[in-house]
Amino acid sequence: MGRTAYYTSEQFVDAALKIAALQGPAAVTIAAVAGEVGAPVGSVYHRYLSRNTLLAEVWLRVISSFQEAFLQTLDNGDGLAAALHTPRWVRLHPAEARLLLLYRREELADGSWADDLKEKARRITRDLDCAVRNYVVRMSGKYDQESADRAVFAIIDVPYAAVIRYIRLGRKPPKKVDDYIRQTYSTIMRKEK
Amino acid sequence: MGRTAYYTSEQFVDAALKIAALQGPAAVTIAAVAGEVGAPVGSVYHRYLSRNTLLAEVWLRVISSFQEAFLQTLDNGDGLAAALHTPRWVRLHPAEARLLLLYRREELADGSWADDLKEKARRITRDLDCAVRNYVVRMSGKYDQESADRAVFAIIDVPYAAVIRYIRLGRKPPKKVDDYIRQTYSTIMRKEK
DNA sequence: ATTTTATTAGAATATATATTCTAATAAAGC
DNA sequence: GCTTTATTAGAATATATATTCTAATAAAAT
Repeated sequence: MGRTAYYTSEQFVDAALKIAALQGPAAVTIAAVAGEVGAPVGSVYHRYLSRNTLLAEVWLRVISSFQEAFLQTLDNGDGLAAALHTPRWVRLHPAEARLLLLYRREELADGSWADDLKEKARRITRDLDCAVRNYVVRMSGKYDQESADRAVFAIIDVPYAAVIRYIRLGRKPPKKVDDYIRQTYSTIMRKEK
Repeated sequence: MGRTAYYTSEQFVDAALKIAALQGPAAVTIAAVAGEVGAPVGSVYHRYLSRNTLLAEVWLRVISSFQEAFLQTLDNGDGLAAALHTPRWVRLHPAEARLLLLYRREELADGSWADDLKEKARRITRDLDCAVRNYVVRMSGKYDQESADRAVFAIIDVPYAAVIRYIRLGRKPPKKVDDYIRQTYSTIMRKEK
């Protein structure tokens, strides 16, 4: 019952994502989002409690998109493949990659998150920690901080470093970044044994 | 002639740097800067044309501090020492490091820079490019893009990656990040020859 | 057909903060 | 001592944008 909707929540998230990726988080005003969709600002607030909530939703969607395939690969026990997931995902999703890797989460959506969003964010962090832990245990038979730190460096930090320069330039990372990541991975993870 | 000054330009830059490093760029309001110094807002504007100009000055000071020692080391021809400059500088200057590595330049001070500041920024970029170029030529006898990209990855991008995690946690990077950087450096730069 | 209500519609409001403006001060030079 | 002017002082203004509010709509349920 009630009037049928012209605009969906998803449209507003799409619009916010597009604006944020193209022009940065500061350009994501409610008026801009509404304008992009062709809706009145009231309709944005009808779907979302606040700008912050909308942007939190954007961030959660993007990081989930990244993390899903990443965790799957890592859970298969293939650390190198997981490391190479970053450049692959960045090439496949250039707009999302800009958003996720160029800006801090706090620049997109600040501290005041609703409880359900906070919980989703916590789960994302937890899932990542957990996957890394499992991977390390599977690798070396036991868990220690030193091995975990090496793995995080080789599988997360280095791929990020290899890719961020090209994101800043607005280009897709060339094939050679995969080589850098591979070489670094085998050097760093070799010390493991 | 004229009344003698109670407050110096430097005090305002110091205050802005402190607030930005501690609470992020958004917390650097003119009122906050003035309050930190104990001055009226008018005195801030007496020294600086705008908030943006003040923050540009902050950014230039911090990046110059980083880059001076970095370039000196690289000009000596020691790439590994240059790569290790990043963790060392971060340990010595935690507040400056937060500011420089945690936030994008555009988040601190947006596009509308005065000509003299723009020129200073351009010089910083140019000096870095130039030093990398010289280093590559000295290494391999000639210059090619591939060698330059490898050097940038090993000397700039990887040290950044190794250190940023600890900056986010508000901790000093432990000694082992130096090991990661060393190992990566020798792997990546070995392919050079 | 009437009622109900989710939704559209966009004008009005609230708020934060950069910037401007006017006046008062105080040191230096004469 | 008087004049000049760089500087302090902080109140007033401008602006951008998030948020709220009131009214109009339209589809579904009865």
